Amino acid sequence: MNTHPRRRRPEARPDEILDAALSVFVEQGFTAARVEDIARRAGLSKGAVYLYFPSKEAMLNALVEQSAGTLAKAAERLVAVGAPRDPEAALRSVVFMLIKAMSDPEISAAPRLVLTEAHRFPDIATFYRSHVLDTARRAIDELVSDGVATGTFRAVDTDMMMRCIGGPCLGHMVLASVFDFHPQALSDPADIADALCDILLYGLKPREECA
Amino acid sequence: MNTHPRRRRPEARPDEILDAALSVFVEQGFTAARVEDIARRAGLSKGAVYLYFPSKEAMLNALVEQSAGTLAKAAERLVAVGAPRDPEAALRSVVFMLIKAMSDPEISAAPRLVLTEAHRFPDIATFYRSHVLDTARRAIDELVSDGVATGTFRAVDTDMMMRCIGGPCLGHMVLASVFDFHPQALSDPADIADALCDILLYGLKPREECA
DNA sequence: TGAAACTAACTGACCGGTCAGTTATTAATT
DNA sequence: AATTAATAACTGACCGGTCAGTTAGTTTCA
Repeated sequence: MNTHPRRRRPEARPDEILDAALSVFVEQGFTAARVEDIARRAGLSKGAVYLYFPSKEAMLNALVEQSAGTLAKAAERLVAVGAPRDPEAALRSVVFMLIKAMSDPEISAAPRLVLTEAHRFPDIATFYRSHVLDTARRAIDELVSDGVATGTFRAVDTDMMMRCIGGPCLGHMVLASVFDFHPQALSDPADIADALCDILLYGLKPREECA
Repeated sequence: MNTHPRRRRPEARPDEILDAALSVFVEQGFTAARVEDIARRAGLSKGAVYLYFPSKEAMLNALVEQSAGTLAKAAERLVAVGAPRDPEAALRSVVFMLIKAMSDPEISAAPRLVLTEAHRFPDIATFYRSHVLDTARRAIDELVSDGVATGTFRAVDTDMMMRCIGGPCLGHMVLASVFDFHPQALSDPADIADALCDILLYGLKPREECA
């Protein structure tokens, strides 16, 4: 996939291979994915990928380690920056960021891969739990406690919050990428995020009796 | 796996094989699952399972068709029975039912399998969309409109509701069965469902300014 | 020229699916 | 009731294709 296919670029190879591996893994699943296909998509022969990775599984691990945590860390940063002053805005920015990420097949590819394969690879599950889930949990913890401190939120359980924020985003990803379900009205991530935060913040109950 | 192993029970075989297939598929993933393992777990030889199913993929399809829709139909029934009188109670019963189901590895096995494999088998995705998602969507549609009619809920978008109710349940399932994440405090499905409904109904905002 | 990068041909294990043959059960016959 | 015939259920060895990983040889470039 280069203008000069025979040109040597060993420094760039590992990432090129991982890019190709991610897309093939996501399309076929790890077991059904063929190393030959990964190689061809990266513009190499099969043998060449074994110059950079000792095994197919090593690619999977490298892939997960490389991509894991970027979303959670982004959320953590958004919270750290915004929550102390304006927890509601911080919540909205986090949800928007997540929904946007889950709407983008390229960005959600790695999380999707983890979702489908982690169960069979305990190392990946453990890695994800300590690098992603823990980070997310900390971010939510801070978000909630800042919100409670400023009187923006009432006190709610952190693990419950994780399910309430992460769940709908996960659901959105699954609906979109597994079932190809894209409701006509809500195609703009910003609208989805807004509607989601609206329910999250104000609940389903009517608020007419309030000011 | 019977007291009298050599006893003929052909009527029961297909279900026995499907039970075994489900557990092996969930453990290994469809591609990595070996028909030999399914057969042994069902107490047969590999050849025998081909007397009942023409292929490995046929087992997967039968499995999905057999199990799909039971949860969604249960939710639909709960709504139909409860929502016209007491939409809030109906919501709570649906959420409780779902959380309980997702907490039970045996019940959530089939949905988990669909979650991980549907992407590679378009027929399964289509089947699930028309038999499960549509049913769920109808149920939520009725729940919301009943709630709005009785003044229990404010008007919210159906697809958004689907993500708000289904998302956290899906998230709960993923946390539990993919990442083996079981927070100490919230181990009782009833508590989780209650806390979830609490946020769903009343939102994160404090309600002190109200009666 | 020599080393690094790469290719293509190859190997061997694995597994879905088949099938000739075996065993359990039932039916027919005496 | 005992013997035989017929059939349904099942087994396990086998075949053919696939694919992760290897290697011998080729190309690229300093």
